[in-house]
Amino acid sequence: MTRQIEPDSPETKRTTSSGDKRKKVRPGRIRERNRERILMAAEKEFSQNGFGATTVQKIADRAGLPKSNVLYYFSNKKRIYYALMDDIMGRWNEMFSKIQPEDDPATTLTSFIHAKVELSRTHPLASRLFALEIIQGAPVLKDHLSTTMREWVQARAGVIQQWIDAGRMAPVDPVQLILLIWSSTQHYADFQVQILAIEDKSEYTESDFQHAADFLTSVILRGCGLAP
Amino acid sequence: MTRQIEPDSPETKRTTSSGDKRKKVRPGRIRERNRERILMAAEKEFSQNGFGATTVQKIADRAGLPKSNVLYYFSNKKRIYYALMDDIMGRWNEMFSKIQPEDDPATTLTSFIHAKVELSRTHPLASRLFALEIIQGAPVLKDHLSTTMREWVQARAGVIQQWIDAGRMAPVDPVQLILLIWSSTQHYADFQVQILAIEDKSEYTESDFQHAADFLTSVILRGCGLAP
DNA sequence: AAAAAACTGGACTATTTGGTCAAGAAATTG
DNA sequence: CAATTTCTTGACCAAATAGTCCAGTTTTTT
Repeated sequence: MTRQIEPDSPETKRTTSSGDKRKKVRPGRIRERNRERILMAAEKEFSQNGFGATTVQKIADRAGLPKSNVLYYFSNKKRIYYALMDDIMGRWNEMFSKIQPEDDPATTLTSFIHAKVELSRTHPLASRLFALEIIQGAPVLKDHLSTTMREWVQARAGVIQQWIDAGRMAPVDPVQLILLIWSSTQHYADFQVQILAIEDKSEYTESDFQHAADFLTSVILRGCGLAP
Repeated sequence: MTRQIEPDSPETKRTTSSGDKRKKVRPGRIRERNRERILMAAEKEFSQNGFGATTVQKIADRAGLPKSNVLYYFSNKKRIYYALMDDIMGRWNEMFSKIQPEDDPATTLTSFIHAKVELSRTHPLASRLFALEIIQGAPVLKDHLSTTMREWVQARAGVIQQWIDAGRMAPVDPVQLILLIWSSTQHYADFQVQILAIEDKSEYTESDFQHAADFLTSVILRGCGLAP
């Protein structure tokens, strides 16, 4: 995984799997366990309050560690945030890997929609954190958006355009289509509270997501001339 | 306009048009001018940083007033926030007023989509502020969501269902359809940075919105069996 | 024009915040 | 087991913050 984020520089080494031979540090397995705890706590706090309103103390409390200890692993609040953003973008990049002109449009779009809904289901906090970052002007991710993510979208849009040119689907703006799928799926994580309130439920079930994915698939596919 | 929000109580009277005869206060036109300034500044700050990370000082600076003066008009930070939420929900409620079973589905959905995109264009800050509030669990608006907005959605969903029953459009889940329109249009305001980055632009033009609205209309209408 | 009310804004405060430091406890290594 | 390195934690601090207070100024009312 490349270090895409991280405007600051040192520290924040992932002690994970990789070859990663640095001079002295072959340190405790404790390191990893604690970093993980901290990141999980931070994801919760940041996604609930945003960067500015989250206090290191609260992260520490949630992680069950003293504040100084948190700041031992991540030298400051921003570093925690960067590490999270890095994780999120990494996970996102791994997904929906390839898409080929030869592929079947209907099948590909269907699995894209389902994968994205699934991501909203399994990682709602990350999704909300991402949304907060973007809404607030993407101070950290701006670069990433206009490089990596832009290319990601353009590549897929190119394939969709080929499908259209080959008459395999209706002529819709490919970039807009990707945005539509992105937004409508993302919504299920970000606006969970609103949806639950409107549908008068207190919790999503797995079948709610299934239902949502099926609905989106049917409307969008039909909308693209890829009939029922 | 009803005071729907405002968990706190006194103060925060709108000195606007209404009959509103209170004993002594028939105060300066200054009051209104300053309140307006403060609210505009607050909308900007809150939508950029969220409630917790916004400081009264920054609101004051942006409004060109000393902090104490801001706190003279709104006795504390929450009150400013409540007032904004109230405005937003009011504006939202006024829109898309009526929808009748006799109406034409295609026409109605089209104008709904266009109106919502237009709202994203003309009030992006309010839209983002709303999104922030929802993502963070709607601490202030939760009540409103499960009452007013819920009824709003249910009423429209009912009409859509009647259209479906009458065979005037494809059988899609009406609530999901409303959510789809909501999310895909809202997106243009909330994720502006992302969209601009991906499309490699630095600013939206009015025709971008037009294009977006047309795209959404065509895909969603077709998706509902309301062919071009 | 005098009285009353609305408004302005500087000074102040109690609390909270991110971050440092240093001293010691645990673990790892030679 | 001694030396070295990693880890833990309470004490501390400077800066920032929401909100108060109040003395004075301007505007409105009578």
